[in-house]
Amino acid sequence: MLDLKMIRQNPDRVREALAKTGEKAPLDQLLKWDEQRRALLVEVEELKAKRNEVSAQVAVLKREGQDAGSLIEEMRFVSQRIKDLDKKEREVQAKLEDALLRIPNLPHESVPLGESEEDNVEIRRWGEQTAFEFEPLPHWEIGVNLDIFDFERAGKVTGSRFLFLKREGARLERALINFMLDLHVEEHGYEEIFPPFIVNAGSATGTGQLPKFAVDMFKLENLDYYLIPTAEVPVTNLYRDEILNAEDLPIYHVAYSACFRSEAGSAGRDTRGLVRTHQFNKVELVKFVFPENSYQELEKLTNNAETVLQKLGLPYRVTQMCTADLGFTAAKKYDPEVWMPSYGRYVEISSCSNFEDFQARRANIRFRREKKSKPEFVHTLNGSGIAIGRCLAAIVENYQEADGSVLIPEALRPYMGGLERITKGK
RNA sequence: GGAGAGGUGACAGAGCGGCCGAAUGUGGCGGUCUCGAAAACCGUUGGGCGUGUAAGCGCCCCGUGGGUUCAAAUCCCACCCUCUCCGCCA
Repeated sequence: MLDLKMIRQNPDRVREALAKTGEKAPLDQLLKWDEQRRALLVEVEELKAKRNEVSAQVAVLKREGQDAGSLIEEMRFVSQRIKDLDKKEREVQAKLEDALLRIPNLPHESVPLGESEEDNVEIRRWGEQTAFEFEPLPHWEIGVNLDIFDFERAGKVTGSRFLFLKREGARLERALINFMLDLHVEEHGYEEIFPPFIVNAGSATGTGQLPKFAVDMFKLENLDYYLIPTAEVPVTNLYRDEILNAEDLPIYHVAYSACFRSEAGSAGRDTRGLVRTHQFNKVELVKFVFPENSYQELEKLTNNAETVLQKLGLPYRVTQMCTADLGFTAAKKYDPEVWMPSYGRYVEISSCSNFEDFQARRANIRFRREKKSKPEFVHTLNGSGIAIGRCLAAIVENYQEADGSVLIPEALRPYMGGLERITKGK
């Protein structure tokens, strides 16, 4: 959420910045409501001041046993007027609030201008695109051949875009989760969190899923609860409506969670394999930092995600999102993309964003610099560190051998009981 | 799911429908004392919104949302959450 006062004072600057994102927002309407609301406030508050004053007089008169009938009579009228104005103010306030919650974040000045994802900028590459001396197979074929993925039965048991992992596949998934958690905790200084996988509407609003993107989430029937699309939601909302101490900052959290996405609107895309599923696992990095450090923290966060890929020996590149591809909440975003042989291109496997105070304002997460200073909003960041499902797919594809077996990256072997290779079982 | 108790400021804990944004204690901050510290003593100590160049002024906030009343932390209604007991249960 943007700062309403800031919008009020720099409407043109906001308009200009929003134009770069390609998003259109009803700024004029919003400013009109804002003005309306403030006019109502001035009027109603004056009346309330009057009421408070007279009520005090009534109290004095009654205490002294005198008659206050005429004052009470007069106030009866004023009170009704206050009630009407209050109601009107609440209505305008609600519209204002809703409009404000639907305006996207503004891009940071360092974000390249662009009109679509075509204009994203490659920042760096690591590793060589894997070369094969045989015809490589896509992961869904390798996995089915090895009997470590089962899509068909998942279709029966649940539906499309779900899968069973079996045997070494299941264990590899688990190994990846543990490997990543250990790495970020032990080497990157994150504190581990195991969050709820279901959140309420307040939390979903805090991180920006609601009100605009409700259809992307699974909602529990008859409840104001949602399956989380990412651990970002519960972990960021950990400190909702809190004022943190300066000495507690920066806070780094790492959390494993399952993620659930309706994938509304992506019918027909990535229908095979485990690139796009309704449920996947992810290890997520979340930071709460001083505003003045957030861009430096974003670089570190991105590097932390990249380290995972490096340790797994997976070729990747990092792209920076242009103004048109930042999404709703980010001010700046890098996407590490892994080399996926079956796609013949790099595929997004992480997404590292600085939200500045956009989420903090929604979720009301603040901090105090000094014991006596005014609370300020923290800056929040997060990034996948990294998506497990896509990572498993990338490993299977990049580490496949001519005989159909899959080599296990060395970093994972301790988590696989020393196993070096997945071969077809009995 | 059934029965009961309760939600007040950083924490503990008072609070008759009017003088309560809220006693008191602890903690925090500032100071006196001290070579320094502790103790003691004195002072101070929430958030939001609006208005104003500013100092300031005003409004709102006692789980949340409504209602009654000239006036509500105090009365009424609904919801949420916590705790205890019973039942069920990984």
